[in-house]
Amino acid sequence: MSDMGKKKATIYDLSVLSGCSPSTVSAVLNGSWRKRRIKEATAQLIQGLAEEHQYTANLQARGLRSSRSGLVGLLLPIHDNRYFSSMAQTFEAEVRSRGQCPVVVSACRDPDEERQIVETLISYSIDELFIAGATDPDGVHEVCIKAGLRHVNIDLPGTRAPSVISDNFEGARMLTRAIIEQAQQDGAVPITADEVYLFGGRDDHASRERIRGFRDIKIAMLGESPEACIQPTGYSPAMTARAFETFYESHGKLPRCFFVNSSINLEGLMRFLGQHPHETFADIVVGCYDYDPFGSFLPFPVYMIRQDSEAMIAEGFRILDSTRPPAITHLIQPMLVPPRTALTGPLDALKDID
Amino acid sequence: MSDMGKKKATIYDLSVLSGCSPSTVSAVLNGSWRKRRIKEATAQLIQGLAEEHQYTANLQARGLRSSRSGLVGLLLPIHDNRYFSSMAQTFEAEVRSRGQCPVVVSACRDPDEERQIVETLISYSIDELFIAGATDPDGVHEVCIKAGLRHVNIDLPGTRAPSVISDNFEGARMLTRAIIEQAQQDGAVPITADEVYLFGGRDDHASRERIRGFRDIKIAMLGESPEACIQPTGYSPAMTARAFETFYESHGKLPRCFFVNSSINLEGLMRFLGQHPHETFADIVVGCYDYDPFGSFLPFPVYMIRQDSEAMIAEGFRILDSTRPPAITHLIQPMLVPPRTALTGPLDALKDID
DNA sequence: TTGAAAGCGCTAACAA
DNA sequence: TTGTTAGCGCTTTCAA
Repeated sequence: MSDMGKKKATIYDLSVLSGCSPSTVSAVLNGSWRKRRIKEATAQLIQGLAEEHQYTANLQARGLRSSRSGLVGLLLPIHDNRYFSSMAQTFEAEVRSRGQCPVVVSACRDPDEERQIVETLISYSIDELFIAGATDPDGVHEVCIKAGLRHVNIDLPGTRAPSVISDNFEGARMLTRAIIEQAQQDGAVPITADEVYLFGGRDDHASRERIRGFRDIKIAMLGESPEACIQPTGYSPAMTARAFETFYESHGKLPRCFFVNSSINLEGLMRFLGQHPHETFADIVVGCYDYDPFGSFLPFPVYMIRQDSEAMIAEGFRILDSTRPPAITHLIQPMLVPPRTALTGPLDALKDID
Repeated sequence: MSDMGKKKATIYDLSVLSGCSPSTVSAVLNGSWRKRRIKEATAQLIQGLAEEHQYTANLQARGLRSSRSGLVGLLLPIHDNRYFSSMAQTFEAEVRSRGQCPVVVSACRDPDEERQIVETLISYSIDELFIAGATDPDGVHEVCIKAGLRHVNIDLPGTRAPSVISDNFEGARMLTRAIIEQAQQDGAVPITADEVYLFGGRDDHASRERIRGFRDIKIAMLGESPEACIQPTGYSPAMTARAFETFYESHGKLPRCFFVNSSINLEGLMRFLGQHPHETFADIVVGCYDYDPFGSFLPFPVYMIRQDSEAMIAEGFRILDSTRPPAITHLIQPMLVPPRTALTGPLDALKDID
């Protein structure tokens, strides 16, 4: 029943079987036969044989010859995070719908790794690259340019290639306003500027913009913001947990109200929480820049920002489809998600009978 | 400064530059030169030139010639889930450490899609395939066999290829025991068999085993379990939410204690929660088969099962490295995670300065 | 409307 | 210790 032993059929096999030349077979099987003006009958003959012999193209051979591959890359900081994994999900669907094959890789925010991984992808002749949240977008850009690879930055902008990012400033403003208002309405005592903090992020474009938005609203609502209220802990949960711990040790409590720079940093808060009794944070108000379906239901109010990764990916493709796109930055509006909100995700589009 | 225009150097370019033959250059540059007994000096000469001219191998050409590719596939149901995305993270690190290139794809639990995606990967001559949580592992197996592709099932077993899965029965027993004990100690009134439910999953091996474990412990602790207590809603959050809604409508509350078959189903619970006031579930106890760092901190006790995907991936490689591995199933022990526990993940291994 | 032929860049016998 | 040679399977002029 199975053709286990036999090697895969090639266009030469079909050429012999059909009595046509390899080039005709090739044209029929790669879809270019209409424009090569091959007779319908010939095409059908060959397609029939291909079916019968379970022909599938050798994509490495095709790619070698045409110096393309049908592969489209997405470079992420990490897989293990709802923001990036939902981006991967969206990306994959879009690439598939274009008849190409997605390759999603992560570089753990290491600039060397980023470049090296992209060079590997280039060795496979990938056709296009989405660079999402790269620590060093311009370094990656260099590598791409050298290889003539079309690419676009997502999430973190570069200066040399087109970029699509969230409107981090506006998102941070929405988020900051929401948490301060919530804290104001919750508390018995009015909240003051030294009770509103920001944790997480580092010296990248997104963090800077978010900090700017945070400051902007905080000053407008509560007056001058003490420098100590901004704690850029990087993106690691461990460091973030330590920052909360330090704060807690010196103040005996957490800030009444704080902005967490990403869901990765929010995981740092979880690590802190795990070490302390429930009552320790009975009345905190948290804002998190990123959306996570479970993060929205923690035992205290968590406002979240959901970034529109569908729109970012779509815009990325639009840019790559255009000829000679300028190296400008496109802003995509994110959305404020109130506490206890379960949004639907990219998977909800599926036919899901059970 | 940049070589923008120039095309990439090939072994022929280096052959001319070095005065050696292409095959010598090839051997030096692909690492097989020691066993081809090429002079150290020759090797160094060529390596120097390669460096200087920024040579990188064309992996499609290499793959075409050697009918391999250096690509290793991981087929997932979805990306957008902490269990699978952390598996992807682990997989990627392991593949990289072996000098190969990971390709992680998702097939949305659609058996046709699963087969078709694998055929595409085969067209790229991938070297090995990890099939994780496939709806139809044996269908995928057929495709692999036909192409002579080494493969292993992860998470959901097949009958024809080696498989590595969680001990779902034992995991379910731990989880069921934990939530019943918790409910017993919380409640004023002793809990009875008709107050302990299971939601989610469908007719796959993992679900069956989990249901078996659930029943086993439930019967041992509380006596005979009414059939209505098992609600296999499939894996979609939407369907799961509907099941909770239906239950709630007819009982005016949620079960005091329930087992949720996966974190995807737990998302269904979030959707339900979002529609109802906090008080509705002041005293429920939940068990979720899967670990999610935020799921562990919801406003009611959530016991979770963390599956050891690192061990599963490692075992998968061990199997693929062995010759003619038998089609047996390897069980990996999962771990019970009490409420409010933040575990470290695959990323914590990184050097994370900021 | 189709075929012949030249390679894409690399590897691996086999010779030397 | 190194070179020669024949492809891997496909695309793509150019000619018929």
